[in-house]
Amino acid sequence: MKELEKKLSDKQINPTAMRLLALDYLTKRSAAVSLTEMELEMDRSDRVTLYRTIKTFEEHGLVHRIEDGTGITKFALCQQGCDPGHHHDLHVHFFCNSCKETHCLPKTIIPEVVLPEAYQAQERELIVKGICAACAV
Amino acid sequence: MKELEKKLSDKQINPTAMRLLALDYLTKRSAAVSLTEMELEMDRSDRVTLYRTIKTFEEHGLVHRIEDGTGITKFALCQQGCDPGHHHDLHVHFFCNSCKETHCLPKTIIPEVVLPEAYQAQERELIVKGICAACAV
DNA sequence: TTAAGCGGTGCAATGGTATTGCAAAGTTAT
DNA sequence: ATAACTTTGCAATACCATTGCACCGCTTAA
Ligand SMILES: [Mn+2]
Ligand SMILES: [Mn+2]
Ligand SMILES: [Zn+2]
Ligand SMILES: [Zn+2]
Repeated sequence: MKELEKKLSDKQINPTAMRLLALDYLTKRSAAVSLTEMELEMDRSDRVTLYRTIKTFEEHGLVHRIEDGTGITKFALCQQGCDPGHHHDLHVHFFCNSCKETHCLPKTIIPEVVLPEAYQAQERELIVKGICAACAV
Repeated sequence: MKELEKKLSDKQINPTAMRLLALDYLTKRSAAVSLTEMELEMDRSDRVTLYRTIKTFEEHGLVHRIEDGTGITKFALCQQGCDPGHHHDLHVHFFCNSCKETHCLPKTIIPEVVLPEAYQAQERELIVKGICAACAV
């Protein structure tokens, strides 16, 4: 898996066994994932180690955090080049009310909105809830 | 406070002392509020009672829940007529990175977005983060 | 070749919020 | 006054996030 190693080193992340496993797992997932899901589906892993692994990934611009309104934080690989310390994912996230999965919609950009006088926007997050493509009949 | 009583009865909520206090508190707040804040600022109140009070308010269409991305659920009075069991607040919520307050922007409507093929939207939530009017110099 | 230094991992412990169970207190209708 | 129902308070539980600390393996400086 030289590819995975390269992805890590490109982001200045030391490619340990655990991190390669986590990256491999994330790469194969289509939906965003919570820490608890990762813990259950990847055995041979401690929750805290996963927590710190994901945190490292996030800080180095490899994954982004998604607050989908369920109260449970999810994570997904960044699409384009996000930088350490600064993400610029401005895509919509979709939460399926049927299968409860959260998907990145990288091609769906969050539109700008006009705010009341004197409000200054710095970031924005749009969650759309409904029925995902896989669940639609 | 016949006004407050009326607001409650209009929503089919039995106007108890606790509920009147909570509604009064919410009415006077400009920012959205978390359960913990309510618990601290309204003394003579049990957290669980507040929890259930808010839950009742929410179910009857009197307040709406706001997930502002902090992981802590906030609540605010509904603006227009929301119905029991079905809210139709489609306004933007603003989280101030400076004062950490969350504001409803009732006049700022969440724009529709075009989703990928076969995705069906049912609800949407937009959080804008930045500097609020009060914090802007 | 040791000894120190350091990053990474695992386990235990803590903190904070959400949620439920249950019994006491209050309210309303016979 | 009694019964039925609602509301409230306290205790307990369930999670999830986060931190502390000790251990392990590897690299580097004496
Ligand atoms: Mn995403
Ligand atoms: Mn609002
Ligand atoms: Zn689905
Ligand atoms: Zn502010």
